Amino acid sequence: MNREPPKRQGHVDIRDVARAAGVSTATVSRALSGRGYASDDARRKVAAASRRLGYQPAAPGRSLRTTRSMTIGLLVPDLADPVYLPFLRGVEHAAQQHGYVVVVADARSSTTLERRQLDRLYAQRVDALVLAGSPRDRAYLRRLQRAGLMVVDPEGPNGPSDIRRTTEAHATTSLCEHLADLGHSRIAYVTRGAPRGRTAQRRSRAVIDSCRKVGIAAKPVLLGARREPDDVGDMLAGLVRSRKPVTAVVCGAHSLAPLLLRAKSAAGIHVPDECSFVTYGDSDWAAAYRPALSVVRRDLYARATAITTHLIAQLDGHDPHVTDPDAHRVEFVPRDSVARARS
Amino acid sequence: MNREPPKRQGHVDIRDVARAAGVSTATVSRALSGRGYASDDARRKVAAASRRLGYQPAAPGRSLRTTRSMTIGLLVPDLADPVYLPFLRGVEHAAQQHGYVVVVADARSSTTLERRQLDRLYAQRVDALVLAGSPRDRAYLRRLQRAGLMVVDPEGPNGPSDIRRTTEAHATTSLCEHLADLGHSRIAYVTRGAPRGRTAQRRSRAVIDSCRKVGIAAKPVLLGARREPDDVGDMLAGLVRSRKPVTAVVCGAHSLAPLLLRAKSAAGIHVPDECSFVTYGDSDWAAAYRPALSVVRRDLYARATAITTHLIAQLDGHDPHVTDPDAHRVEFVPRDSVARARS
DNA sequence: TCCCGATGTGTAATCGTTTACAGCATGAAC
DNA sequence: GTTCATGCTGTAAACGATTACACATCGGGA
Repeated sequence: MNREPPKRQGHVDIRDVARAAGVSTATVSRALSGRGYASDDARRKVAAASRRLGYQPAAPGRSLRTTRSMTIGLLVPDLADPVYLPFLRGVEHAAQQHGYVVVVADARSSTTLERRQLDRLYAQRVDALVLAGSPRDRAYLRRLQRAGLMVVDPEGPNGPSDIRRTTEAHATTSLCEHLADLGHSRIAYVTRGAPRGRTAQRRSRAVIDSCRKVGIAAKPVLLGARREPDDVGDMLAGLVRSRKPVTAVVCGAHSLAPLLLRAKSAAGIHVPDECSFVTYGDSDWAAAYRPALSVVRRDLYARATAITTHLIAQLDGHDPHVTDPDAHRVEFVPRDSVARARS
Repeated sequence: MNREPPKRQGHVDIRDVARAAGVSTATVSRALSGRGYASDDARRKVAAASRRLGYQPAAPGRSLRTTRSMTIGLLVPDLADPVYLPFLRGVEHAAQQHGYVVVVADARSSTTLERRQLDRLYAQRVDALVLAGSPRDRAYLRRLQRAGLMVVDPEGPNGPSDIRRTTEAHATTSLCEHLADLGHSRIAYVTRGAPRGRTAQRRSRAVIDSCRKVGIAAKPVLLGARREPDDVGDMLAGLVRSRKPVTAVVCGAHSLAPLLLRAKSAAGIHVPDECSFVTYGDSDWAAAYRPALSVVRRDLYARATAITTHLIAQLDGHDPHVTDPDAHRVEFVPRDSVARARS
């Protein structure tokens, strides 16, 4: 008779509320959700009982019935990189505002792990999956999409914001013009490795193009395995003190900037006198550094909230309210780390 | 007859697999989970069908039956503060390793929001809730605990790591001794406001105590509404250039450091010549800053993984494996931002 | 031969919700 | 006095999984 699954500890369920309020579970559900008929009297009694017992409808049961988990998955390429934090925050806030909850999954820069994480999110039946960056295995993702997973890829070709491409390109142009104006004609564009994600590729291309346009020779530099300031410093020194010296380095990722700055100081390269410096990505530290760093700033937080709000509107079947164009602002912020090139 | 709930799009369920494999759903479940009997033949057929159809057991259904959601909630006091990122990452990694998934909830420094978020996590029936920092409304939390929510409070009195208190106190002592050795006798301990969370209170007390012990006068400074570098700079200048000058400032929170540094430079206070600087919390930027910042570093990532692994062992009913003591390491890292005090 | 344990399988109950449906008042319109 | 719409309620059927139980089947001792 007793085919008991382990009885959940002290969780009050809808039946408890129904009993306490002297109505049926159906009425409780209707009264609390506001859908369907319910007399004022019933509403009052249910509200009272529910509050008194501290009832919260259990998500698993609800999800099972409604096929909506009120859950948004967020796949982050690598949580170790703080760039993703504002994005995560944006998604969380938008979700929060509409009663959704966020499940984060870190792929840790591993394709295998990414797949595992995708499987998990799929198994969770998240209502939608938001990509914080480019996925490593597009094919796998597409399979899950076909299996019913709703995916939002902000970087994708028909993603929520194709504006972005143009705005970041624009900012990059400003940056390059700025450099050209100050007499720079040879610069290094430093990245960790060959650009993988869409953003990185886009950015890399934009730098190359813009530089060509204003007559600057842009030398792409891949750091590869080099992780030590001294090591990187030697390499940078080679560039800066060669016959045809590089007079500015552009850093392709915010998280890379500290390493580059340490490298320069290890090599005794003075910023900005001997070599200017610009980086993609802004932060309090970039502004606090002396000299204050010139940066290309984008508002990832705003971007994330915009995307997520839009997404949720779709999920909830509202009209998908036009996205705020301001959310995609990308701008070049000149500060003190780039100076006139030494001739 | 057709009392249809909205049919889920293209999701393959256990029945589909059972049909494809020519067995019953019970067998599928047994074969996949490995619990209970299943012939090798059945296992093979089920595995094949399952793989071919891309079957992933739906979490809501499973949770409903097993009363385990394989989900860990993480309540973050304020996602805007990057301190919490390593912690989040640690929790996520440990969870990931054991098949759990993490739901993050940001309280955004608001008590109201914190309560709402707690309700949501409770409604999600997370298997456990980990607190990334001190909760604002302990009473509310306790109510949910009584209602069946399992809460892990790393800062709590009988939290997983009381060691921590002593280790951080130890590091703080080193810091103060370091300052005393270099001849400092008056310092400022700067925080955003009156310390709220346990960590902040503990730290504040530790600084005061350690200073007294080595004969340093520690002046607590609350920034309050001051947010502008100039404003803060004036205040700092007042302290540093008074009759009885403060010769070092200790920054109580990593995220506060950039502001303080900008303030100093705005006020023309040279670090470390005119005034030394130390901060709690380490980062690439702190090391890249010139002068490189002396810091008190703690490994929040290791801490989080340790706590979470321990937690999951409990959840899964394993022996809760003793936690790695190294996980709670807190150490003072002297670098270049503190120099001998000007007499 | 008969019984018994071990192994494998299917049927059906169950988890906590939501909701289609039927039933029952009540009151208005004929 | 029928009819009918309207409002409200309860009963019971899902949702997708796990699992207790009953029922095989099989091999080996007695």
